[in-house]
Amino acid sequence: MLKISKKADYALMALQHIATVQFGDVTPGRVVNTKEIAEEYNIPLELLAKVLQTLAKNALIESHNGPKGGYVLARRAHQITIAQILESIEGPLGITDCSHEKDGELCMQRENCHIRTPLLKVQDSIAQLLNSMTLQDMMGGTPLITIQSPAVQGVER
Amino acid sequence: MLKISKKADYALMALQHIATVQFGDVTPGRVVNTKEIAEEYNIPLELLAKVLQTLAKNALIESHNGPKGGYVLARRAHQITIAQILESIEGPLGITDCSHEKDGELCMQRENCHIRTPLLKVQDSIAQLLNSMTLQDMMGGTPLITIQSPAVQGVER
DNA sequence: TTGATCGGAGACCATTATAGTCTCCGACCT
DNA sequence: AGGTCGGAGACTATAATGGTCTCCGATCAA
Repeated sequence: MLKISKKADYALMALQHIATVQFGDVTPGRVVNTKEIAEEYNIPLELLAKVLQTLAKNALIESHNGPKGGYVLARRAHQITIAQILESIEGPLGITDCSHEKDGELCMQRENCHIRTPLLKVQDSIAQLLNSMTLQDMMGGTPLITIQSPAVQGVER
Repeated sequence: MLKISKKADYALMALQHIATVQFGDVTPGRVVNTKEIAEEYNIPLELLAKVLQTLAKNALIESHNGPKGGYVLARRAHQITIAQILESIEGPLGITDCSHEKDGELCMQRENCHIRTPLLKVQDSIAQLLNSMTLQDMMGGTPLITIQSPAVQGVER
């Protein structure tokens, strides 16, 4: 449950790779092409290509055409959040169908629904979590973050 | 992205309803049948039936056959977490495919994968969030919980 | 200036998950 | 005994996912 798609997975790997190459010590500033990433991580080339294209459309990376072309981060690693990456690929975060309901379109359950508000709280919490983590936190190859257990407040138990 | 299924949605609504009936002030202890819930929330009867059956199999509710039969919570509302409900319907929480990878089966990306560990951290955080909320928190019809933004520690920024 | 190398874009397809339906059975209360 | 309940399985339609194929345009370098 709550699984993210392969495409999103690939996006994270690719961006992590680009970030590491670009801001690492070995070949800083180097442009990375699709093939390199696909081979490094065993990702189907053409699928990865589409993923990178949408990331470019969403202004997370910049593309350079022609030989010696490829991709470069559009911003610095700490300015790209995990939420931005995932939403680029999978669309806006939405725990429930009614998360982004416009005023006109009510779901069939809405009139009586008692779970919408608490679920939106959960969603907010997840959004904050994903927004608090950046590409930077995924660089270095080693696990970097430790996240506190979200506290529950204001509930009478 | 990260949407939960309709079935899981229905499960939450149904359990919220049963809990409210059972521990509310109007008709405490009353058994609730599938039809009542389906009509109240505009849920397809037979789909809801299957949802409730799996919830019963997972020992979240108890079923009573025959006329005047129906379902009752198997435990008190504060002892049933949102995580338990969702996992009953959608299976174990797993942000990535490799979340529950057994020792034998490595994913194609594993040898070089730098995102697994941080993603597992995210997953843990979500798990804690969903485990910290119970059915009790969804009773009463009004939004009850407020969740702190998860802090990120141990990261050099 | 031409060709190899890159990304951009679209159609296309197979597989799986989802949401929902239908049918039959067995338990149970009155 | 009959109507009301849950239990269980097969079944279906639709959509999302993961992946492939093809063609195009930009660009650099020989």
